[in-house]
Amino acid sequence: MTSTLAAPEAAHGPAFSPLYQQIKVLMMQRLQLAEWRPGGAIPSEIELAARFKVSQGTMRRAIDELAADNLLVRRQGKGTFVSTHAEEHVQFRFLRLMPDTGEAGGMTRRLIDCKRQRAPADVARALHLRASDPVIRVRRVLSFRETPVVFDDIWLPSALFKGLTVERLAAHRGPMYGLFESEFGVRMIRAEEKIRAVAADAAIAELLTLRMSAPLLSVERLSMTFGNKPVELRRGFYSTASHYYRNELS
Amino acid sequence: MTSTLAAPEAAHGPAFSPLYQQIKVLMMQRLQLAEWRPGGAIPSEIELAARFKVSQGTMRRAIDELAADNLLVRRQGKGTFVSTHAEEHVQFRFLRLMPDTGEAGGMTRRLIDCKRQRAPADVARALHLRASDPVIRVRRVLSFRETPVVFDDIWLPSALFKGLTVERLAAHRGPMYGLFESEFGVRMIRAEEKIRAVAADAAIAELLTLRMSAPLLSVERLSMTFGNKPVELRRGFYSTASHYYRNELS
DNA sequence: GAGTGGTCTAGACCACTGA
DNA sequence: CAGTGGTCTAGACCACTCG
Repeated sequence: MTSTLAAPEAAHGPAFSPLYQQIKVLMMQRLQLAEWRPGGAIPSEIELAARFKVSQGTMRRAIDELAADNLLVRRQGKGTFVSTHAEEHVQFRFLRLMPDTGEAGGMTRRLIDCKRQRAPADVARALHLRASDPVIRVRRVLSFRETPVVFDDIWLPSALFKGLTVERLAAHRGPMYGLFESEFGVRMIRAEEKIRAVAADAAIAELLTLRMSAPLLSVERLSMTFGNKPVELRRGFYSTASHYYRNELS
Repeated sequence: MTSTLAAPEAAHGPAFSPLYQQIKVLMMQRLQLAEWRPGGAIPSEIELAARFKVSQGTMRRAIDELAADNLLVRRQGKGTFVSTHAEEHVQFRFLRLMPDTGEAGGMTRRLIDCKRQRAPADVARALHLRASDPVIRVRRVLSFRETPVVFDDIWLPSALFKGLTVERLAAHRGPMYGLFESEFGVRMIRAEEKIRAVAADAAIAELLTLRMSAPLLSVERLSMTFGNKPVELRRGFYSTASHYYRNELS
């Protein structure tokens, strides 16, 4: 097999692209088109290698990278599966808040509202929308053992989340990203967060039962789907009296 | 080559360990013993493969993982090198603070003091020392374009940093971790951070020219060297008026 | 036992660097 | 040009899961 499945050299520069990366792109397209459903198994390495007419080693490498990007999950002896946000434990991939003592789980949600409105300029910019395009705004509070800890102010492009209502949100069990995935076909692949310290305003102080101007962690998260397309802007305010945001550097 | 360079099955369980992982452990030992110096090249894949009596593919895999862990750096056509903190750009691997506008670089340091004292209980616990073991405490301020942004309160085990003085710190150019590496042979491999929002106390407010109780990001970093041994506790206080802590989720 | 992913090998060839 | 890391192949065998 020569290294020209696709011809990457366009206009300037040779821009050599290894076979396994070309395969990776093709696989990613199939994932985006939902040729295999989230949580389901993809064909075996051998079969995919035959399908793409490459060696098993090359196919393996493409799959390895997709697994490293959290798009696929390998399970020895069982197969390779499409990642899903439906599983409980996965939600802490994006929520990095840990209690000072005890385990991470066990957050309860309280929905405040879910409204349609026009995107403010800053939200539109972040989501690559035109100013005043329609968006859905969801607000909620997360509590840990009866104590409110997180206030989330979430902005979603209406075009992608038609039919999202407060009832549907309230009825859903499990992570919100699971709902987005199963009901709207929107899958969060990665996200960027900007973290600051701010003082609580009156509204947030009340929701989190804190005093006015208490220090809060402000976590602005922009979540992206395939092709690095931004599909959610989430402004979180975390009370860090008995929780902390955990990060690992290496 | 059979898969028994070392016998991993001790007491309980088979605990199969692939060859490339055994090689990785051996390489890590050599790195820790500074058989190759930081910034310097290690032998080529071919030579190392011969030395360890494995195939080039297996050797390659071991090196790949060490590179993924940031212990080695591969440079095509040139060789593989031991990672170093001496280079300017590397310092932003651990300092994740970004200005709202403009580039990341260009922080200036002001040393406040560097004192020997006995470890308080919490510091001793974090650094795996006995209470009241001797430690060195360094305090400093980082500024960005004349504006103070970060106050660092750094605790180091005296046993590892004998001879660290305010003069030596002041004389050194480049990242502090570069000094630790070249002068004391202490190399930071990874770190864990706990991030909170706090209110500035009087002392910190003055150092960062903020008003009392201004919200600050509290970043408690525990840095580890080989074998996950903690060797630095750093309490940072970041003013996030025109900077933010950047994080990437995937 | 059949089927999956995981490891290891040996060898060919390509891309990049620097003398 | 020689030497390095990077890609690709074909094939053997091992470890894990499940019926």
